[in-house]
Amino acid sequence: MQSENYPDGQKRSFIEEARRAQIIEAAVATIAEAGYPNAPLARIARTAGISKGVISYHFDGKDELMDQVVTGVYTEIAETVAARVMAQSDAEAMLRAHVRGVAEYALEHRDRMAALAQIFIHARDADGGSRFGGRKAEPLYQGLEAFYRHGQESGEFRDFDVRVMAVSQQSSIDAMFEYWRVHPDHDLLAHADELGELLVRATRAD
Amino acid sequence: MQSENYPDGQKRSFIEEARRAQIIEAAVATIAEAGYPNAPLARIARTAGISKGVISYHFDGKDELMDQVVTGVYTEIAETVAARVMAQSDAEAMLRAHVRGVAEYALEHRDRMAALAQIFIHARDADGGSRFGGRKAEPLYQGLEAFYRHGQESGEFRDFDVRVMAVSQQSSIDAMFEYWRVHPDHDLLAHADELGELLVRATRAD
Amino acid sequence: MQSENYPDGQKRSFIEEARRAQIIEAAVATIAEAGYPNAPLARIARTAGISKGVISYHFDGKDELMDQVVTGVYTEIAETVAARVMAQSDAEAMLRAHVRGVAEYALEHRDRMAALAQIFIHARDADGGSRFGGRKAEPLYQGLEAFYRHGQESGEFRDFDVRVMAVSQQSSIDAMFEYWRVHPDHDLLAHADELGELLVRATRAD
Amino acid sequence: MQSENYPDGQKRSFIEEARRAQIIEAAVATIAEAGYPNAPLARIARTAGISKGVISYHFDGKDELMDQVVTGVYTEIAETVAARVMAQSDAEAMLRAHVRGVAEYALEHRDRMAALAQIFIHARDADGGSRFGGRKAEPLYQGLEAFYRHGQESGEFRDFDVRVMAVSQQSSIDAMFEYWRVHPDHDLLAHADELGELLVRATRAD
DNA sequence: GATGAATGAGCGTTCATTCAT
DNA sequence: TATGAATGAACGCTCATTCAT
Repeated sequence: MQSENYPDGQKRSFIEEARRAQIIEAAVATIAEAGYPNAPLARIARTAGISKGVISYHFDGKDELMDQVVTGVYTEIAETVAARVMAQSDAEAMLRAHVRGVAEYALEHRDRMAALAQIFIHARDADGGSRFGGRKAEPLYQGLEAFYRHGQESGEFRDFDVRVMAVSQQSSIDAMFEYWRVHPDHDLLAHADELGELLVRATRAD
Repeated sequence: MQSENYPDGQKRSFIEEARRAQIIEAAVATIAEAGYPNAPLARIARTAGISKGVISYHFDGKDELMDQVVTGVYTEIAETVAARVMAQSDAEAMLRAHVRGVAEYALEHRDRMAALAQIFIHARDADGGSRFGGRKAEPLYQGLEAFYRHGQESGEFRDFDVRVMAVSQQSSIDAMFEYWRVHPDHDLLAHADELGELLVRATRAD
Repeated sequence: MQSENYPDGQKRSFIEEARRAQIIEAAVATIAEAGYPNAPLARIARTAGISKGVISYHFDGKDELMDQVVTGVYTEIAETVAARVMAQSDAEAMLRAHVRGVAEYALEHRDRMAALAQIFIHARDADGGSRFGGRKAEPLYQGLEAFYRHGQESGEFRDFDVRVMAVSQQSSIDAMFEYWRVHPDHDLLAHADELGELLVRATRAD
Repeated sequence: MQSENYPDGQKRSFIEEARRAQIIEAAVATIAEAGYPNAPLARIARTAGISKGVISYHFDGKDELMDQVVTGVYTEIAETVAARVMAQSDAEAMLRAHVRGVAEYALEHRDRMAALAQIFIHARDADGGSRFGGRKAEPLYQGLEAFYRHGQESGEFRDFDVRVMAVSQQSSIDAMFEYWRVHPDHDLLAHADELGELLVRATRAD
């Protein structure tokens, strides 16, 4: 993540970076609490205790702010989870570690996960199309597919359709968080482990 | 479905019922084509070839219209799929028949399925909360859970957590349709069969 | 002018046409009085005694409203002036009739002329470019040039550069109205006749 | 030009004067390139490579900055052109020299001329009125009128209305530059000579 | 029953100006 | 002197809803 630099590569000052971080946090908190459709810039600014124009000053627009939220949270998740997954020795353990890892991240960063999901669902481009969903999810699917293929080639996984599996796994993980958001007392880690078991059984070789 | 009656039980006239059906169809077509955020009442009215105000006349507001779309499509799916599922003799076959059945319905009613998914994701209550997601999905989950428990009691299914399974299955099916909406050339039936296989392996007894 | 029809050719109702005319008149009055930069939609609406949204309802946006003002006034001028010009028997008389005709129109429709000038100067496209000035004035120049060439071919006009003449004549006429707007007691018709004399002397054959 | 002094007569330091000149140059370059409406202070500051606030520090506001641009360019033009005009021996030659002289200045200082025109058209007072047009142009007209009257008294010019002539000549010159700004490949000097010919014929005694 | 004109709150964005450092 | 962060009003526009006809 190089969000500390301007698009042209110039560095941002420490203070500006702090303000941006503060605004991003306010956006996360507001969206997580109220949902994306109830998080206009005015409300995010109020959460941050600043004027509405400040956001436009530090970000190119709402779109860039959302991009930064997504990039930040996403990078954080990837870093957290990747380390755990790589520490495993076989594909099955990696699968379990992936689901579990994301869940553990979410437990510690509940708002970020909730905001991420909201933004994915609701943020749209100027032309009305989804900003992050749809075809934009392709890299995500391809990453999962590469993992599956590796397991298939090593003989640990059976010969399932990797795209169907990727779509199903990703949606099941997303649904886990959404369920948890609606039912805050839900045991997220138990859910994650159970989902890991489902995925392992769905994928492993006979 | 008792949408032929007013909330107070009084019956609607045949003509009024036809108008409501026409508007519902227009809503389905518009949302399926353009997505919920790009389907204001004005556009739905234009699709129906009627005035904008007539929607407000026949429905209590956009919310009630969306309710009716959801109820109608949902009932139709349930009726179609239930018959196919009940015709099966064992739990595994029922599972496959369920996924396959929904997919076949979707193939024949693509717009309705797409509209349903869009409304589920985007429709919100006046307070900003999701109108159909969250706790509103409880009956759906309970239906799936009853089925799982039956299979577990008969020894066909292993002893998994039924709530996690219900959430995962439902989200995987929803994701299948969303993927198909974005990639219209995707082979939906093949996806459904593959997903059925995943679910069977995830649930069956050792 | 076919502003009574929608772009797709469908006819507007009488009432809608009346409302559009009312809004156009309010725009003309507001812009003429306060200048384009001081004529936001809210103020135009206030002048018309209506809500701000009404304008967006009847026009596609401020741009279309300005287009309609320009088209309407422009057409009106052209019709008025063309008749007078065509009634002349020689090029010199046509030149005088043109300037005089525009001035007489302006005397009877002061606000429209003022609004037209303001819109020409200030209205811009989404990309920031002038909406009516610049290269958009080409048809205007070409019309004048055709007239000059005709006079040159008939031997009434000398062999001047038609483009320079067109630009100079048009700007002199515009400046006449601007001067009159700033000095309301200025004798517009005398100015027009004097300008006609200038143009005749500048163009006529030796 | 006495811009080296504060309004209260106190002198500016050399450094401050240099800063003001730098900002004025940046304003000229920005307005010439992008047009007045696309030249907010932030962009002018960026062009100058300085902070936005420094403009407000050195100038009382955007209005004063624009005043200084106009005054500076205007003075420069007057000095350049006056010398050439005065070198002529008769009124007709002076007329030609005036138009030609302004054009030659513009050729060498394209940006300044373009910025001047843009500011004249777009700059407004706090009350919305034009800042330089209208009655502010009076000294300009009076200068031209004095020249015309001199020619009339000497018998070189016919007995035209000097105010109409002044307005027409000035607008024709302005339009020449605006046309040249929009069509950069336009032959400005040829246009100037042609316009000089028009003016001579329009003014000379029979 | 049906119309479509009208409303008004809310949206993201721009920008000259202010001011603490 | 200089900075750049912050402000806040104003803008054009969207849209669910209301209501007189």
